[in-house]
Amino acid sequence: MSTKDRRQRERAEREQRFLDKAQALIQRDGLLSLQMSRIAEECDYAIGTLYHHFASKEDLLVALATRNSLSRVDLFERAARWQGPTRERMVAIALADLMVIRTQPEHFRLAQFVWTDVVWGAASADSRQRSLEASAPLASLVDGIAQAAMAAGDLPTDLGLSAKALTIGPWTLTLGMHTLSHTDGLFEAHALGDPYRLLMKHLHYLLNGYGWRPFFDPTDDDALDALNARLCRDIFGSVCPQLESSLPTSRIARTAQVSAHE
Amino acid sequence: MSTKDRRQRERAEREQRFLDKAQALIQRDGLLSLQMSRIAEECDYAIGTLYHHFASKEDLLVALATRNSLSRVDLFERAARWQGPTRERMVAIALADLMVIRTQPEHFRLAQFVWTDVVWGAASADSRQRSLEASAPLASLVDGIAQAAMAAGDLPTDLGLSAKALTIGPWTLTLGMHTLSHTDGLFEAHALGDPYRLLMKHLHYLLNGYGWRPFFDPTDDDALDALNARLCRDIFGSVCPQLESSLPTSRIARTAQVSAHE
DNA sequence: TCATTTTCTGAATTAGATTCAGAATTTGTC
DNA sequence: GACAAATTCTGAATCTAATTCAGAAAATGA
Repeated sequence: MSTKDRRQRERAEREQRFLDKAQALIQRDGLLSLQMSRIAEECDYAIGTLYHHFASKEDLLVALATRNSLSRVDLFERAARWQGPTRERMVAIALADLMVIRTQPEHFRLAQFVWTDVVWGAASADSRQRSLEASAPLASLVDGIAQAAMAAGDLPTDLGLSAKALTIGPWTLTLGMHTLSHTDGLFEAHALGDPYRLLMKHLHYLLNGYGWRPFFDPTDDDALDALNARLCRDIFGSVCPQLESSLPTSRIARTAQVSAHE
Repeated sequence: MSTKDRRQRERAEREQRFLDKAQALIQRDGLLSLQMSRIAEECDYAIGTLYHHFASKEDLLVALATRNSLSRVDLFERAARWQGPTRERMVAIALADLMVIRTQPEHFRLAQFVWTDVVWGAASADSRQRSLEASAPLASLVDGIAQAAMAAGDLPTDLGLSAKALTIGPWTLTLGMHTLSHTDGLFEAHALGDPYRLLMKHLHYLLNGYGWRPFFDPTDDDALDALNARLCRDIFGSVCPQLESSLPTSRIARTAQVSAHE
């Protein structure tokens, strides 16, 4: 059966190459202009071959988003396994998320698009299933932190929320902030400063609300920066993603600039 | 100039009719299968005429989402103007949002889709601008509640957050929960119960975290239900949207059932 | 070597958004 | 009311891209 194995492996490798190329094309030209034919062409395969791997464009996008979310497992694991206060581990998860967003904003844009009724509903049940399953490891890492916190007495156990239900809070907060901050123009229009500095503050207030010890006072910007910097250094061995007080040039604005140069 | 006025009015009316029809078609067949030609046809106009109103399909969708958000102003105003504790007014805003979602889930699906990079980026700068401006009245109603709370001493003024920055918190929490709950399969897969009951709990923990008085203990489900019921009755004169503990059949599951019957 | 099965191919089909040259209507002027 | 200019409407034609599928090519196996 080794021949069969080899073919299977080659097929899987090709699938990854398709996804790699799709990723690259999205990065280069944006999600909007992604074409199935282009992906196939640039991989030197016929379109039909691409369609043997992905039943539709939506399926390909879901598969790509799924793979992207897996790429986060490593960072999340470091945060979850770190031997520090449970609350700081939870904050580190948010920081990990933030690092990914800062380095690869397309990941979020794609995820957002994929979770849309239109795309999610058009994808095959299989892809959807696989995608949901892929989120399980990430979710259980985060849930584990909440469980540890409850076990350690850092977090009340009588909140009326299971560990899983509790982590939905930070998750939705983060997700919502990503969404708002990627809606070009909104933060600029309201002069709200860096969305992710804001996110970290709200996250601390939320954790305080749960009674997750030790309490942290997010009033002090410098203390917040110091905490983030320490966690990034100790856990990820990297510099903290900058939380500017002024928002960097938005993507659409940048795109417009690029177009203007052409 | 009355002739010119009349034409202007007629044009505006026609635009509304186009949007009405688009809305109806989305409601009936889903966003996925919305066709420009169908909208025009069902309004007894040529496609070209439709394109005199909306430069592209994306533009039409943004316009529709914008109009939808305006339809919420009435409910938000009732919540904001209600003469009750500031904290309850803020909770009522979330309930208003929830009522809209429960009665017209398509509104959220559309908004989610529109805020997507792909659609938002493809819409004209004009539409985007108009859409952002439309959110201003809603935002300032909510901000007003936070300001009132600070003025009344219900909410600390030294949180390091302006009223506007503070309301972003509940907003993102709500938005994120909507997104998660509309990603079919997720809540079912994790057995988390009703997403909106969960939302209300997390919202209370967040408000507690800000120190927004009077504190509320979301542990007690019955108390939570009672609060919601009272607010809905007193402010909106309506029954509270049910917060089931078990999730109602998801949309995709329902769609599948419908298909199965055909 | 040859029949069978599996995989690959890309021209052809299809779906739908968008355009635009002309038709129809309105406005303004005498 | 008649006519020319300006405005608005029309929908067949165009265009873009996703998707299909009949046949070509390659792999398998006897």
